[in-house]
Amino acid sequence: MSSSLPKSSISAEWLGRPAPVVAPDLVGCTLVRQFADGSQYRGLIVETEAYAPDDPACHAYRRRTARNEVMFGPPGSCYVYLIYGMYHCINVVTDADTVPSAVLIRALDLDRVPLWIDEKQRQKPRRIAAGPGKLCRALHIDRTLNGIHLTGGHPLWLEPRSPHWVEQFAQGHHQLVQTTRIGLTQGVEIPWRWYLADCPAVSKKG
DNA sequence: CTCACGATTGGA
DNA sequence: CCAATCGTGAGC
Repeated sequence: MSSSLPKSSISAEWLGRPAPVVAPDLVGCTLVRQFADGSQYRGLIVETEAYAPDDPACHAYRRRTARNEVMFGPPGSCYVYLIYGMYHCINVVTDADTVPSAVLIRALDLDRVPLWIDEKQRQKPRRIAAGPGKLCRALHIDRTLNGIHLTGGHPLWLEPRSPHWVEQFAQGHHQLVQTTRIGLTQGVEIPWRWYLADCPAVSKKG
């Protein structure tokens, strides 16, 4: 008889590498959201983007400010910001403490449809978390979660690739594509976006 | 202190 | 193509 141990979170040490190194490794990992009633929603990370120091597209490129403060913190911290006055974006802080860098989670493949998702969006369940703004809306992620650690002990955390996923990946069932980042005006040519080819939950192709 | 704009999205 | 919607931060 086997008892199930609690699944381990991704460690701060693993995340303490440069963002462009962590970003592709985070694809295939899982973001877990837990609510006060104990319910959980799990999303397979299928698309990421890296932002690093000396990167003109990075929010911390110019200087340390109230908004980007968390990016200067320890790896594993959660950086959430508001974009266009109506959407939130979630980042995983990476690299050594004081080195401002992070990985933007751009799309998730959810294990189930959240209760509050409207009928319109239910018609395309794989698209519910296809995009950085959409996934935060789907999992009720906002700035109240800014600064928490994603390494365990909070209502939002990261879990490593499952042995099954790793095996499938090794057998070539998943193709990880590297391209340029989306929606930027600076650093447009830097190829720091990664996504799973042929995954319906990826925000955009190309 | 002001004000143009953004790591987006959905609809015209 | 364009509007929604507001916190941020660069510049005066």
